[in-house]
Amino acid sequence: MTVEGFTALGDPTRRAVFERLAGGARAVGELARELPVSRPAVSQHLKVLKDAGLVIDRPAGSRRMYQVDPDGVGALRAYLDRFWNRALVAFKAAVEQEHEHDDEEVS
Amino acid sequence: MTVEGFTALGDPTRRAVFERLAGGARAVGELARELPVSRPAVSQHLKVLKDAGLVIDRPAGSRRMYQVDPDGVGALRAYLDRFWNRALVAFKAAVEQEHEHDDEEVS
DNA sequence: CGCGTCCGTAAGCAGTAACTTACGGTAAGT
DNA sequence: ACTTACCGTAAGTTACTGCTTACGGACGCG
Repeated sequence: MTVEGFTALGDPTRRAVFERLAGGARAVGELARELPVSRPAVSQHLKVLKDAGLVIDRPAGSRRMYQVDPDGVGALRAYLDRFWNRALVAFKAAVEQEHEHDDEEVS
Repeated sequence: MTVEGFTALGDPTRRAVFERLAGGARAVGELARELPVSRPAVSQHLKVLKDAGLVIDRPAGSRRMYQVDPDGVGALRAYLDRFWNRALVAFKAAVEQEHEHDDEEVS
């Protein structure tokens, strides 16, 4: 659920859509006009982003507004945080392991 | 450069490789044995992860060790942080905007 | 009610990305 | 030196994915 967000943000066009949503809520056609793809394409991308839990949509009259879901982004952030910490520990361990041989020059 | 990491982590198999690297340095064949794909496939995935700056490789005798690069993960983390903050601001603004109408029921 | 706008979905197509097998090259062990 | 283990790359196939055009439904306005 949470990790599928990476699959969603994997596509460049989808990231472009997502980034324009960071400023606030936008309509579908509004986004499509600023992008080099058709409106249906944007609609499909938004569906993927929605299924990944990264955006929320809400009807606004005849249009439909999309905005970033902070919770979804937070989930990805948490995922990376775990890896970042674990990687740091393993990294330091590897460095110290290497320094048991003494002769090393680091900045 | 930094954002291409999402494209790299977009593939499920590549995430599986990446996650096994979180615990520490591993060899290519070692990873391949734990995964449902061939060794060359793992090798190709590692190349993508390396180009994205997410892993570092180092020769160890006849083998080649790969490990997570904390800097690469940190870059993705920073990217998400920016969006998380911006999204939060926009989100709160949208909520307050909606509360100017008064008659709303929230938990 | 008719018309224009806004949107989602279906269908079809073309590009690409992930995987396999096959090969060559390096390092260690006997 | 021969053999074995480990790895990267090339070539080819298959499956997926991102895009477009076409269609149909919901909403608002005259």
